[in-house]
Amino acid sequence: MTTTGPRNTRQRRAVEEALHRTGDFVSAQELHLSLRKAGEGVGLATVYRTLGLLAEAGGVDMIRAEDGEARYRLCASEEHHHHLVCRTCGRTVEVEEPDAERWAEQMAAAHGFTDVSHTLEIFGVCADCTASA
Amino acid sequence: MTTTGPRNTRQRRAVEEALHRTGDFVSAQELHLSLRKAGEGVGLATVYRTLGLLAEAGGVDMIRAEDGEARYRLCASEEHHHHLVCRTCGRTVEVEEPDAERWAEQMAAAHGFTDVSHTLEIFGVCADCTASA
DNA sequence: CTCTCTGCAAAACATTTGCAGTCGG
DNA sequence: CCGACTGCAAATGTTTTGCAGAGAG
Repeated sequence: MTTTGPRNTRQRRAVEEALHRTGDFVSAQELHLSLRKAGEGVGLATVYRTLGLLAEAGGVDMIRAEDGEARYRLCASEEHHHHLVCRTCGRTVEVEEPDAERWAEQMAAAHGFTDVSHTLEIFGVCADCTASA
Repeated sequence: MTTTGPRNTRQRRAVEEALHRTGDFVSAQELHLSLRKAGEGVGLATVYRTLGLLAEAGGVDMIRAEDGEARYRLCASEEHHHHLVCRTCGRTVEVEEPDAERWAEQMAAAHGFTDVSHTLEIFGVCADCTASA
């Protein structure tokens, strides 16, 4: 078995580089726009498809903003972590909570659930935005 | 001040009753369909508007499924609680985690965030669905 | 070569909004 | 009565898909 893997296309590289450059969460739409502005034209559909593949492969983290829009970011670490998201400017701070992991698993197991995943996000208004409100 | 409050219309009552009857999380679409099937015709827009008002007033809980669809449920208790959601059949189990509350607040405060809220959901496949897979 | 990936435009969804008519208080 | 509430249809915004052509391996 030759572990086919994804093809190394210009578009895929462009998306990964853009994610790397940003370093923070971006929506597919924002990513598409920034690529377009950078001259690296990539179709919107391709951006979605690529992000979907990356997410499935565990290469990126995906969270949902409060309005349901999906936002993606390159996984910095292997460990599952959570986020503190500013409702106003979108800035995110990475936070850890090892207990949550264990808790989620135990809770799921106790109810007979399998194939478990979880989501933990904190939304608020950051210091800067609070000041300029 | 006469605290105007919302009007007691047939539609509003229908939505609240449907939520009460269900007892579990439903999407606006599902709710609209079930009302339609029950003969209690209520416009889809009205369902959305009513759910929005109820959510704002704190009468219902709102969570986002993994695909970003919003789901609503009558608040059973005053306390903030979390959910274990079956990815296959949508069934939810209510779970508690008092520590998460405190942790989220501390974490937010440590980074200067204000007006904090948080989300904690666990997704998995319930015992029944695992069995019939 | 072959088979996956891409682009574009259309489709599919969830949700919101404009407006004219209805009806609760 | 009057203004908030409703229904419908049209508008929005995001994400998905069909299909023909391009390019990686």
